[in-house]
This record gives sequence, C-alpha cells and structure tokens, in this order.
Amino acid sequence: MAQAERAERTEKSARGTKRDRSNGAAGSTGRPRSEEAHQAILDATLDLLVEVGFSALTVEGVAQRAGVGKATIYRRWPSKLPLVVEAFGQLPGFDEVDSGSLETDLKETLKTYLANFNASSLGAVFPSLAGERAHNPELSKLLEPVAKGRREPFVRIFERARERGEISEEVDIGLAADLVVGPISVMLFFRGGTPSPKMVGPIVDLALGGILTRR
Amino acid sequence: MAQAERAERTEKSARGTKRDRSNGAAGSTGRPRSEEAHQAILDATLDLLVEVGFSALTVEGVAQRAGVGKATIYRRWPSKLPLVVEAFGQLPGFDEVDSGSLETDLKETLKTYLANFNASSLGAVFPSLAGERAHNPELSKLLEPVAKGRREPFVRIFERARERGEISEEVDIGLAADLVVGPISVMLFFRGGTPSPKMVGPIVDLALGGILTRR
DNA sequence: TCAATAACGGAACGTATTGTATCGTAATGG
DNA sequence: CCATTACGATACAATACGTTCCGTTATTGA
Repeated sequence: MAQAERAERTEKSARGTKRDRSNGAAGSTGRPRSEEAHQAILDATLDLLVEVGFSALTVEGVAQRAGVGKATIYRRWPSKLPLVVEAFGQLPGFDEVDSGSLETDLKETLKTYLANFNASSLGAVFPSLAGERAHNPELSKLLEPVAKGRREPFVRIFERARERGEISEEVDIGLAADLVVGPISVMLFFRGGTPSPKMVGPIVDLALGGILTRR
Repeated sequence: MAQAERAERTEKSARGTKRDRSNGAAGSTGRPRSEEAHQAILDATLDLLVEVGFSALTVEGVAQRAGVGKATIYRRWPSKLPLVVEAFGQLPGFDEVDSGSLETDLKETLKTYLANFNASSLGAVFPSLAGERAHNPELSKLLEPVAKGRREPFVRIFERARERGEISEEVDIGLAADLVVGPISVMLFFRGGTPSPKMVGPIVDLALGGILTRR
C-alpha cells in the first residue's frame, strides 16, 4: 500500500503501465533493484518449497534463507502465492522426442520426464501444490497450464502415431496419455515413492500391448 | 453429505467400556466422557479436512464446528495429527467384486472405488494429505496402509485372473493395478478434476486391450 | 440424598507468526 | 551533491495457535 502511495506521489513522468517495473525504466532515479537479490529470493523459495512444502513456507523464512529483508520481498511480490508461482515457473520443461516410432518416443520422453521430475525439485514440490489445489482456487488456476504442458507432449506423440497408422483411429488419445503417465502418478501420490526410470520400459510395454494375453 | 450417515452410528453401550479407558480409570466416578461429543469432534474434523485441507485445519476450528470446548479435544487427543488420523480412519473401505471375469471385476470394483472416492470425503482429503506426506514422516506412515488397502483389491483381482489363465504369467500384477488406477490418479492430482464413473469403461478397455492396434 | 469426582463449554492465558511500517545505510541519476 | 529509491534490519499491531483455568453439569458411591 505504501508502495502505491509513494509511486503516486512521484507521478510526473510518463509511467504508462501500472505494471510494477522491476527497475529503472522511465522515471528511474534512485537505487536500482538488485537482480541478485531477486534471484536469491526465487532460489530460496524453491528450496523451501522442497523442504517444507507450500503451506509451511513463510515469507519470513524465504527472507532469512535468501539473506534479504522481508520488505525486499514484499516490494516485488504482493503475497506468498505469486512468489511461489514465479519460483515454480522457473523449473525447466522437458524435451520432446520424435523418432518416428511410438514406443521409442514414449520411452524416451518418459525417461526425460522422470529425470526431470527427480532432478529438478518438481517431484517434491508438485504434490504439495496439488494437495493445496482443492482449497485454493487461485493456485489451482496457476497450476493448470503447468499440468497441461506436462501432458501435451504425450498427446502429440500419440497424434503422430495415429497419423502414421500405428494406432487405431478410435483410441482416445487423451486417455492413452493418462494411461502411460498413470503409474507414475500413482507412485508419486498414492504410494509416496520416487518414480524410477526403470519403470519406464515395463510401463510403456504394458500400456501399448495391453494386460490381456494377445491371441 | 455423508455426514448424516456417519452421525447415524450409535453405540449405546459405550458408557461402561473399560477398553476405551476414556473415563475415570480405576474409580469410575465423576462425569463420563460424552461419546456424543467424541463423534461430533471426529465428524467436524473430517468436514474441515474436506473444506480447508490438512495444513489449514486447526483444533480451534474443529472445536467451534463441533460445538465443543478446545479442552474437550485436548483431553482425548494430544495434538492435531492423531485426531486427523482417527477421523480419517473412519472413512469406509470399499467392496471387492468376484464375478469370474477380469473385465467385469475391474469395472465393477473401479466404479465402487470412484463412487466411494466421490461420495466419501476421500477424494477431497487424500490429495491434501498426500501433499503433506513428503514433509511429515509421521503422517506418511499413517497414510501408507490406507493407500495399500486401496491397491490390494486390484492386485487380488489380477491374481485371480492369472489363476484362471486370463492373463499371462509374465504380467507384472502390481504394475497392471497401477495402470488401471493410473488415469484416475492423473485426473485427481495432475488435472485437479473429479474422476467420473464414466471413465471406468474406456479405462479398463484400453488397459486390457492395449493402445496398439490388435493384429 | 448428598458429597466427591471428573468432563463439560467457554474464556483467558502467553507465545509465535503474520503482513506492514520505519529505521539508517547504500547506490544511482540529474 | 542532492534527490530518490532499494537495501537489510527491526519494530509493530493483529491474528491465531496450543494450553490452562474457570464455574457448571453429570454421574457414582456412601
């Protein structure tokens, strides 16, 4: 609030946007914001997200971990949620594979998927955020595109396979994608374990071939 | 809500039970603990678990919701965790089906599974608890048998199918169980939606038959 | 019937943590 | 070198936690 007041008092130059300019720009006098502190805050947020989860994460804790005053955080993010969102958004996506074979595409992409999940903090952070989702619509909305982005590569893999005639036209591609990722989700959320890349081969084989004995 | 059903339970004989040792131990003098308050507390705990999740649940909120003093709660449970555990443990299990056919068994059990998940508070509560799991070992231990109990019926269904020769000996039964439940887990955690019984048919068909076109 | 006992709901306790405001200092631009 | 803004640190009011103390109520044994 004080931030708005102060900004209003100095409104003489053409500050076209209301968007918080992180630094200088138009009427940029005074000390610029430390990009170093900015990154330290985001890093600390991610670390704490991994360690204690979303609900137990406090802005004070982030400030302490980042070696930064609380005001420095509140000057940039209005509350804990946008901060977490931005930190979470820093996590890398994962590459897609197009080898011309459905089986290879799936296995390679899934391996990347898992490596990503385990190496990055995603595997530790996502359950915490997902758990909060039901009780926090705002967070839910922010999480939606992330989850969607994780699913899309698999959907595209199946689309290509269908174009090549590898799978029937009748196969529900969205369901197929969920089927392949499913066991990983089960492992992560229901069983509380860490999904291993070793799971990938058997999963894809079983999902593609089916559980029933081939006649 | 399912609260009505829960409230329906009666245990008139609770007065003199010594097993509970809830009342005055040796010299059973003094006012007995109200079994009614006990149940009201558990019900309120479950309700709040659904509404606000595990981390945002407070004993004060439970007391208020149950129309009970906080002391009444702390007299029975030392902290929030055991209270949540007992409340969570009240949720019903689900029935198993043995029709002699793998497909029927799976579809029927899955439907019961989903109906249970949606009707009871499980679908709303489980993600919240699962999210907390990584940062709360004590809670994780509690959750383990519950998750296991949910998986076992499916494992048994596949075991019976294998004995009947419906599926090959080489099929990893645990993986098959995860494959069938997987899309539901994905829907629940990744996509944040409510799994519908309509999903059951396509899921089972695709998982049994496989994604690849049958030759 | 009545004292003894213990649980009851409600309220007050001290502590911890939240988001915000204020301090003196540091850095940049005119 | 002066105005301006961000910096880290700290102080602040408000809230909410778990705990404990109330006067009251229900039950038992003498």
